[in-house]
Amino acid sequence: MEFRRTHYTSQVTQEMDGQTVKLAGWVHEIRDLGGIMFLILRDREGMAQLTMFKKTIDPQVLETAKSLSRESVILVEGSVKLEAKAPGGYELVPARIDLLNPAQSPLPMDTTGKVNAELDTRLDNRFMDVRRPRVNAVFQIRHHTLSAVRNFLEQEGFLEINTPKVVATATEGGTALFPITYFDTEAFLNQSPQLFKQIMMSGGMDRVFEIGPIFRAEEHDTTRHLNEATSIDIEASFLDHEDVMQLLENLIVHVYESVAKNCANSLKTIGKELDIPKAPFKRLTYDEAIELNNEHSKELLEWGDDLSTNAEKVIGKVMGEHYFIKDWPTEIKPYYTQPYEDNPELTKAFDMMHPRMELSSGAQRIHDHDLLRQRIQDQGLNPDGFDFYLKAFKYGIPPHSGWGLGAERLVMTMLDIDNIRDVVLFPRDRKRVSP
RNA sequence: GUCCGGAUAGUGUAGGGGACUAUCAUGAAGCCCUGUCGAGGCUUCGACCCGGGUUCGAAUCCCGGUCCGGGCGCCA
Repeated sequence: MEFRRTHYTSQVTQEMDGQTVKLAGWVHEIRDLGGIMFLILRDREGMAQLTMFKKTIDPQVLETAKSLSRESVILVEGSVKLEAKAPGGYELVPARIDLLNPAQSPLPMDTTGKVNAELDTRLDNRFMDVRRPRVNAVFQIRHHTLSAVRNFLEQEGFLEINTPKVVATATEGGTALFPITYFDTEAFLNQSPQLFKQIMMSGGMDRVFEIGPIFRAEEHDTTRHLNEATSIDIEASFLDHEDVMQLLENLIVHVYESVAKNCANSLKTIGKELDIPKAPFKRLTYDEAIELNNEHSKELLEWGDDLSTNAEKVIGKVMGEHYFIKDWPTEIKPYYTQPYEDNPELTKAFDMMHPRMELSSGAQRIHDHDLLRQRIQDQGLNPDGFDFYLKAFKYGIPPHSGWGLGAERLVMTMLDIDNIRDVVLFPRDRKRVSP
C-alpha cells in the first residue's frame, strides 16, 4: 500500500490552487452536515480540511470517509481548491482516501481540546496526548530550544561530547544516586557530567558541551524536579566565572530570540508571547541576596544559609527578570569551586535565576591538584574514590570554568508552564517509571 | 517524608444521608440537515476506587487501604 505524502498540511498554500497533493495524518474531526461533509486531517505541522459534496464526490471516497473513526491514520490524495469559506483560505477535494490504520473507539482521551484530561491520564496515554496541538507545540519548541543551544555553543567554539551515564562513584557527596547492577560490581547512574567535562579540560579540548540525561535519586515531589532530567553542561578552559556568566546570559537571549523567530506557529498555538530577556542580567552578590530576602520576607536567612524555595520566590519577585547570584560562601558550594584567592570564605560560584526558580549554577573550578584534594577531604569525602578525576589535575590542566543549565526549567520558564512534567515526553518522578 | 485536597460512564465534571432509576459536557451508535470550523437538532448507550463499619436507608458519614493532585521539605 502506498503511504507516502507529498506535503505536510503546512506546506499547502493558496497559490497551489488546482494542484494535486497527497497528505497523510490523523482524522482529527468529522463534521457531517447532510449534503456536505468536512473531514479535518491533522499532521505534525497543522491541519487541513477535506470537503466533500455528497452529490458530486466519488461514492467510494464518501463511503470510506463515512466509515472512518477519529484518530485513524489516512492518506488522502486530492486537489487544492481556493475557498474563502474554508479555514486558511483553501480546502482539499479528495479523489481518494486510504485508511492506513484504524483507531479503536472510544479514545483514551480527547485530542480536540473540547474536554480536559488530567496530567496522570495524559501521561498514561502520552502517545495520544502528544497528538494534541498544544502539546505538540511544546515539544516542537523544546526541539528548537536545544537546537538553538547547539548552534550558539558551536559558534562559540564548543565541541559536543558524550560522557558516561554509568559511573563508579558519586560526582559529589550529597545527592542520592540510583545504584545499578553492572556485571559483578556496583555502579550508579550519573548525577552530572561535571567530573568528566573537567577531565576533558586536561584533555585539551578547551571548550566542551554536553546535552544529556542526569539522574538524581532524591525523593522530591514538586512541579520543578525530576529524577531524570536533561542537563545542558559546558566547561571552558582559560575562562573565568565572569566569562562563562556572560556566555550563559548571551545563550539565554539567543535561545529566546531563536524560538521567537522559528516557532511563531507553536507559540501562537499555546498562546504565549515571548518576552525576550536583555543581557547583561543583573548581578546580585550572595550577601545582597540574603539582605534582599530579609528585607522582603518573614523568613529570615543568616549568612551561610542556602536559599530556601521561599527566598528564591521572594527575591525573584523583587528582581522580576533573569538575574545572577554570585560570590557564594565556600562552605555551601561543592568542593571543586574556586575560592577567591584574597578571601577563601567566598567562591567564584554563581547561580543563574529566573524569577520562578534556579535555572543554572556554575563557577570557576579549582585547577590546583593539591587544593582540590584538600577540599574533597574538607567536605568529608574520601579522595581515594576520586583518583580517576584527581589524576587529570597532576599533568597540566588549565584554569577553567563552566556551568550546568536545566533544559526542562529553561523551557518551562520560557513558556510559563507550571509543571516540569509538561515539558518532558516521558517524565520520571518518584511515582512514575512507565511509560 | 509531611500538611492540605481529591477519587463518580472512555474523558472532564455535578451531587456532601431518602426526591439517585446519579447531573452536565464530550464521546460512541442511529436519524435529520449543502459551508461547518468546540457545527446544530432528536433518540439511544455508558460511571459512584477497594475493604470494613454506622444507619430502616450510604455516591454522600466513620475507620483502614490503594492511587492521584498541590504546598513544604529534600535537592553539593
